[in-house]
Amino acid sequence: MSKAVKLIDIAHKLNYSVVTISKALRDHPDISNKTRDLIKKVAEEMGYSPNLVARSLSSRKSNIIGLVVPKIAHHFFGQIIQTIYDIGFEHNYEILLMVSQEEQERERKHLQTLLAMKVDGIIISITEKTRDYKIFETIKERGVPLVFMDRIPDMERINSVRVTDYEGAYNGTEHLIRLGYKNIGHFGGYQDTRIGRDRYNGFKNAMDDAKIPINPNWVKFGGFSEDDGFKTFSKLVETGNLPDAILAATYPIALGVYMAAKERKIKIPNDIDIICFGDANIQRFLEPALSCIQQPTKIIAEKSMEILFDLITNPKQEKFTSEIVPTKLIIRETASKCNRL
Amino acid sequence: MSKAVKLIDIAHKLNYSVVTISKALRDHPDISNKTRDLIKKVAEEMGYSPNLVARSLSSRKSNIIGLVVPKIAHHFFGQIIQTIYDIGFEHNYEILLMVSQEEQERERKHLQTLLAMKVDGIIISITEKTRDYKIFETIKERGVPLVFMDRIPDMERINSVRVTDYEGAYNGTEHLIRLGYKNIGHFGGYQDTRIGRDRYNGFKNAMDDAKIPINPNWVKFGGFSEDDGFKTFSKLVETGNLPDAILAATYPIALGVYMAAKERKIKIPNDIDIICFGDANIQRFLEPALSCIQQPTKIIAEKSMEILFDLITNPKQEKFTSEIVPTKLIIRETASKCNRL
DNA sequence: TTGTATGCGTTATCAT
DNA sequence: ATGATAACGCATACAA
Repeated sequence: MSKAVKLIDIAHKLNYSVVTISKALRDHPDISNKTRDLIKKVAEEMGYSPNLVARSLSSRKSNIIGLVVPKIAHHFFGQIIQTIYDIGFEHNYEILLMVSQEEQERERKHLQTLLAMKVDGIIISITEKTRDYKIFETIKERGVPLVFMDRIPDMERINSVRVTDYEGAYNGTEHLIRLGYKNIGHFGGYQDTRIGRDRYNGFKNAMDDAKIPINPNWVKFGGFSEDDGFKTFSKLVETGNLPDAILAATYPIALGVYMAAKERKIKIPNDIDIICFGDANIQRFLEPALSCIQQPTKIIAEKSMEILFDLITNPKQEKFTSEIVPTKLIIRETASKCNRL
Repeated sequence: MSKAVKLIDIAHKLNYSVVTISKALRDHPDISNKTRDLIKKVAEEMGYSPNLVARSLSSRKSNIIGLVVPKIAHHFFGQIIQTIYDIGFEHNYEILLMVSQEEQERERKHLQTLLAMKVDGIIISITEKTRDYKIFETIKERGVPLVFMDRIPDMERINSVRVTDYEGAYNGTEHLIRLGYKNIGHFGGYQDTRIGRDRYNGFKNAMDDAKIPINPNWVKFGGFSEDDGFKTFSKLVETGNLPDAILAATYPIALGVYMAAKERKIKIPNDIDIICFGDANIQRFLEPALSCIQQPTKIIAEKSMEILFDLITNPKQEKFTSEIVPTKLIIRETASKCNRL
């Protein structure tokens, strides 16, 4: 069991002070090239690696970015996490990932921990149930850079990156209408969340603009999970009155509908058609291949990191950035022709 | 921009020493109940939360577990990560996730960083290309608890959790043979990795035991990704000589085969049949539903954490634990009947 | 160019 | 039961 090499060990060996060693290893201009090279060489030989905990405490900089997401084993967040990790790695930042599991209290604890760990910045996609924004105010007061991603709270003066939720839903609905559908339902998010409202409003306005009445029995608000989609659709089946097509607010919801439909021998897209937000790549191998309103995960992640790095680099600025990334309609086997014509 | 409350702030307010505050907040028996309650109350009111960086440095305990995986946007690892996060959360441990992207050098850097961050323990699933085990020896020497998971190096005296790779491959192959297949191929991992060898040997011995000769043109060793599966299958198609069924070493490989097959209008399972390691849940919605040798992700994650916690709690023990978790054959639409009968 | 003194916020040790 | 002092390993400001 060998101990870790410290600055002082190198200092003793070379008869330099700890400070000189510290500076040399960090390429501080104070130190001459010759001394620096010697010190680096010896440090390498001795297997030195800095104690990042001590460095954090002393420098008040952790080189850690906190990332809070509601779920991880979902394609959308998986992709985003992957990209953020890669960008972090390129910039010598560690990513501290926290998974809130769609629970507000857990999210709050995670944020508290990130503050206590003195991370340099935070990127968060809030849970579908987050209503209390006090913790976000605390973070702002502490001066910790904060960027909201995709799931944005109803707050002023924040940094955020999201997609064109309204337009995406509008376009998706309009597409269904153009195919010839009139009996269209929407499985959406809670209406006291921004994303839930934006997507519903896109749906609603597309219907209104086409002068098609909305049947409230076919509009359901709730969670974003597979389970939610499964239950919502199952209940709808039991009413005996199904729409001809559904606009689902997330890919997991659509998957839940697939599951429930398979169980009840309801054929997609013949008995009921569907399109959803989010592209999982694998969707083209589903039976039938699931069409979607694609959200560009890579761009979302990149923009978020870009904004965050800017905030970290220039801390005192009083500006707030709000990026909105366009969505794209991807048509596969569902929502490709009207099953009622 | 408000500053964080420190121990000394509470100390000043209550006319106690910093030490007393510190002890009280950690329920140290030195402090009387009355004092403790008072201090806790005031700390709460003042919004105190400990600086975990300082605590780590002082106590030489970080309450952080490092987790290194080759990929994240894959179902198998996604599930495992999720479970490990949940268990960590329950035990008041943070999980520091690192993604090696199947690159040995990146993996080494990540491990170095985890050491530098003074994590309390490490769980790792090594890359498909990891051949140099020096860094693992370093970790052992440092006395940092280390558990290998699923992807295990060829080393003695390590803690590990893996599945019955050999038996799983044997059973899967045997199943194909029982269906009536004779022309069976294997898309496997590199043969200088343990998991690659174990799965190939399972395949080989099943074939040998059934006295079916192996056609070496149908046995391909390489990476575990979708891309690998896609390329391997595409090349095989070009030889004009396909097997009747394939045992794929991973789910992504099988997915790659699906993609290549779709592109070339080759029908699964009629033209070629397939079964793979790993169950992605969504596999039953693929066309055709993909059968598999299921690896119980939750159990793997749980056992790994269990072993790690034991190592953290009892540091000095010189024993090594090696858990082997059974796999299970899940038959869906592929590998359900012989396409050559 | 190099070194000294001090501090980061907490915990451990040992007195009182 | 409570507190003074040192230590954790490093970085910053300032001195030489």
